[in-house]
Amino acid sequence: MRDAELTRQKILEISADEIHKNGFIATSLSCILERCEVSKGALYHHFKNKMELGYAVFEEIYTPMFIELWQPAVELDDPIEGLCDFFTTMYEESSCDEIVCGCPLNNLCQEMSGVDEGFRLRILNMQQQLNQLIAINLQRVANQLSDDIDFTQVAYFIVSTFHGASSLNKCSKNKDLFEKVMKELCRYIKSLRSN
Amino acid sequence: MRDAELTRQKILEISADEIHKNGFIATSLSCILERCEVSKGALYHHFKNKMELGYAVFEEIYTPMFIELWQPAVELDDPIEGLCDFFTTMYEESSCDEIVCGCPLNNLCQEMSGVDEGFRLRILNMQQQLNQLIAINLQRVANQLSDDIDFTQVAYFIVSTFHGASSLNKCSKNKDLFEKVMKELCRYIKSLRSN
DNA sequence: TTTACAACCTACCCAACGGTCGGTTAGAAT
DNA sequence: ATTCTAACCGACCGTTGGGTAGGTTGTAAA
Repeated sequence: MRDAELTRQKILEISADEIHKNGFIATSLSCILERCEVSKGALYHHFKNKMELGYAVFEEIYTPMFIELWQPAVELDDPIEGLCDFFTTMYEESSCDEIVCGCPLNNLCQEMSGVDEGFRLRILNMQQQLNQLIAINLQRVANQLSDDIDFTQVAYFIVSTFHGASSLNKCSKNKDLFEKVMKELCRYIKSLRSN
Repeated sequence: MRDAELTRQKILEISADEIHKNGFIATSLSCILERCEVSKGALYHHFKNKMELGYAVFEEIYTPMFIELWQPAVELDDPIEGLCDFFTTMYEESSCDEIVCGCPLNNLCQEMSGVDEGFRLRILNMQQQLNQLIAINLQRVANQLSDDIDFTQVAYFIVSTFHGASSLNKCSKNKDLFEKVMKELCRYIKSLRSN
């Protein structure tokens, strides 16, 4: 057989890229087809429709990408330093174009939550996973932190700020404002320490 | 004459509402026309095209709405308290539907910044106005705050968090997570005080 | 009363979209 | 060698979008 799995994977990866750049709705199948050098028939052989393609991209590309991105930062011995380094690296080493595209999770959350329930639930699930990841690892070092910390609350706060910053960056189109917010976020995170 | 200004205003207001609910691109003119009980000819008499209608909505509806929303909170004698009350009121008194629609500025920032330069610049301008509004009023009470505060940085941080929270709220579809983030935001804002 | 023009209406246009369907082809199984 | 089916092709469809053009109507001014 012609390698079906490879075709499927190619479609997924290019779709992920296009969706990241243009959003889900604005991404046209014909554009994906062109980049993949694959016919519409092939695409519809592998995916029931555009929505199912979107779900597959979310589950098979974005979700693991996300875990891989955040987990190492937060599972270090010192998650406080880990997160700060993570955010600092983000604005220091990411290209402007990358940052301008924003965080795929935040993008889809913004675009699709109100439109499609399937997307909404998948996104919510990812948000909660991410939140747990952060909350649990902060709790792990609770003895170093102030007493009155609500870990879940703090975790949502951190992610919200990060997403807000990535949104802000879209209209500023340069890293300066993003950097400012990330710096203040680090200041905040470090202030969680008790001393 | 049939009241042209009234027609124009009606189109603007209903468009603002639709754009708030569906985003700019997903908002169809035919839907606006139906709700306005106005013909396509009338709309195109008042606005050159969809984009110009969008700009007009942003400038004539969203911008003043925004200023009116934030200014009172921040121009109180105590802007720290003002902001906290503002955020608290937001999750206590807004209906769930309202919150789910998100902040129009953040929505458009997310959706249109990468697509249309005209929108991007208008949004950026509004972001900067909002930032100045907050930064200046924090600076006004600088003597009550810690010494090492970068007011612009803090202002962007606050707005980013707020926008991130309103985004988070879209996929959660209930106020709980939004409330968490707002509470932590208040905690943060109050921590800017020197003692 | 006539004129003139802003205000408005309606039928139409074209492009792009997601999706379908009948057909073809590669290649594993028998 | 034959058969069978997953994999793939591409022309076509209906719908909807923004936008246009040519005609009609209301009303203030002359």
